[in-house]
Amino acid sequence: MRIHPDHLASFVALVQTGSVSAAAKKRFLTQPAISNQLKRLQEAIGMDLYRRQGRGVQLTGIGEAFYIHTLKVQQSMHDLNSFADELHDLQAGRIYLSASQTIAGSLLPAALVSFHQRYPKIEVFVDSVNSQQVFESMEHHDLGLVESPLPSSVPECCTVKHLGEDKIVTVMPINHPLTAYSSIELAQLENYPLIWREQGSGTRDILERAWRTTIGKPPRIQLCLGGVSAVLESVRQGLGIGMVSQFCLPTGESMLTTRPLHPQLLRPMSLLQPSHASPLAKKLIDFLIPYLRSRLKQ
Amino acid sequence: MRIHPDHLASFVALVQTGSVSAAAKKRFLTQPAISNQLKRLQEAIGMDLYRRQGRGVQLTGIGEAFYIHTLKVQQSMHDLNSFADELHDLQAGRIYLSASQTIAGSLLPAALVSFHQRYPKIEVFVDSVNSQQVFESMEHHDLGLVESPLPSSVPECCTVKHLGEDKIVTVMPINHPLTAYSSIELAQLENYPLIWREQGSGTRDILERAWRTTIGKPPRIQLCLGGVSAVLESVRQGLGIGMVSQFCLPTGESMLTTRPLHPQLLRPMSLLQPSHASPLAKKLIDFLIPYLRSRLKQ
DNA sequence: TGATTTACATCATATATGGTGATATATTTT
DNA sequence: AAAATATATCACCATATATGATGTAAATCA
Repeated sequence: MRIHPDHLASFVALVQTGSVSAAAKKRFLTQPAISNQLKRLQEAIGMDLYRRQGRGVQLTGIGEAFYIHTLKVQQSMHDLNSFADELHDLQAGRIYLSASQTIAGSLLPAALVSFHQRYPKIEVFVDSVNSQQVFESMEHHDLGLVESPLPSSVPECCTVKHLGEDKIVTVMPINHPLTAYSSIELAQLENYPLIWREQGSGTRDILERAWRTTIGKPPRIQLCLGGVSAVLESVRQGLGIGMVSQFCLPTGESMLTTRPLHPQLLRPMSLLQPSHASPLAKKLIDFLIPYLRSRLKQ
Repeated sequence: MRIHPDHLASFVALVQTGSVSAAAKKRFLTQPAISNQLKRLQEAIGMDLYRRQGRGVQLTGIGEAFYIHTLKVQQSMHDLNSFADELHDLQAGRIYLSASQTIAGSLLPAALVSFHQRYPKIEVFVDSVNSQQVFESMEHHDLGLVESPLPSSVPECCTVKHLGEDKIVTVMPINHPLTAYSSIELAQLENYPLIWREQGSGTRDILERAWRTTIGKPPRIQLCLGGVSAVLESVRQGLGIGMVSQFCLPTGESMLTTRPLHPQLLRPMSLLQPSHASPLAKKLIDFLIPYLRSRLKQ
């Protein structure tokens, strides 16, 4: 026979009050109910846990030993209920978020640090993937952030919130000759070594297209690196000019500076909310939308 | 609404199998039963823990977070069941034993060490009290050991097992003049300073009575100490001759020696088994009886 | 693309666990 | 000795829950 958790609660009440009737009051049950539960419990473990002793009840040695172990179960059940309350109050839980690399690496960290300070028991797991994968992941994830034109196949179960426009800028060392200009035209870049992102990057995609339109031929790609940080590091080492989202420059960066392109290269930044988003995810969404919009307005 | 522990077990099965039907098989229930339990569980915490995902089921972020806490409850319940099994197999538990000081301090420790080595999860709590209190404690304790004539008022619910006779001997420093004798008569002691136990000690009681019978008058008590070890230490320091149970000399004692009294002063040593003794207590009793009897035969 | 299979949700019904009130029994108090 | 207090037991009843049947959604296969 297996031990029934309810019986344990009655046993704990018995020990803490020292009598069956008092335990019954404590549990809002009648005395026979508690007597019955305790009988079943003792049958289950095949040992007497207490005996009548004058006005109340007295634990046996086995009862005492059993009680110690019982408390641990009660403790963990209590912890679980507390956690359930926190879940219910949206103070704890776990959120899976997927974001395109640029966002995950630039705007998002500061936002999540701020969110985490306010709600320390809410875990946010970020998957940094490319734009296409963000859409695909919406079935499993609670929230997505993309920075590119919406594809034709937006999953029907997602609502899309527009956050603002992201600008692509050039990055160069602070002593670069082109820093003399307040904005850069693509044609000017032809004369300098450039550092490109890898094939499949949304940033590169939009740049290549603009290049063909403006210059009339595809760019000659001599140096191509995977990821934003690799591009920035190469620029620092003087290997060329990079082109990244305006938010990609680390705060406190002293060796690099940015110049906007002319004409501007903009991309819409969007937040994807799947229909199955939990209340907790909505809480993060409600936090992120104003946060990101205010950053994008600058 | 409170979380029902059975629902937790089903949730664990769900997570571990990845599908409701499989969880049902694992728990030996039908699929609708599990579905219903999980529904109730989710109502209780007010959150979705999973959603249908093709062939099976997929945890939400909240479900994952909840699962981690759930495991702790499962673990403690499992531990409790293991402990219950040990109780049932008489491999764990707690026994309260009360013994007169002489026994508790001499014969018993070695016996309990041996018992503990064989059954390390059984706790034995020893109360060292005087003989009268041993009888009184039988209502609460699982087992008693006394070393004195049984009082007229043996509690009716106790069965008494005779273990043997304990002998009272004189204790003196190894260079004491009386060591020349192989046995000592009470009359001989009149000429030496004696060290007596405190009022109420069974040992002192029997000695006083014998003294009155033999010598014809009560002894002059000049030095009176509480407890056996205090008596022995005083004898070591040359303050006089002590009278204690034959088992009271520590093993490896080098400064003291004993001489039997003539005629012998014997006391019956008995084991008291209350009618409410648990199977565990009976196990200890079955261990102690041969152990103590063999010691007393020497 | 439609048919079939597989799995989960829902519903009505049956059952059994367990709570209640009454009563018997044991122990303490007056 | 009687009254009071507390636990155990019993018969009855209510509720929770498991079941089997059915509905629905999704995936595999033709």
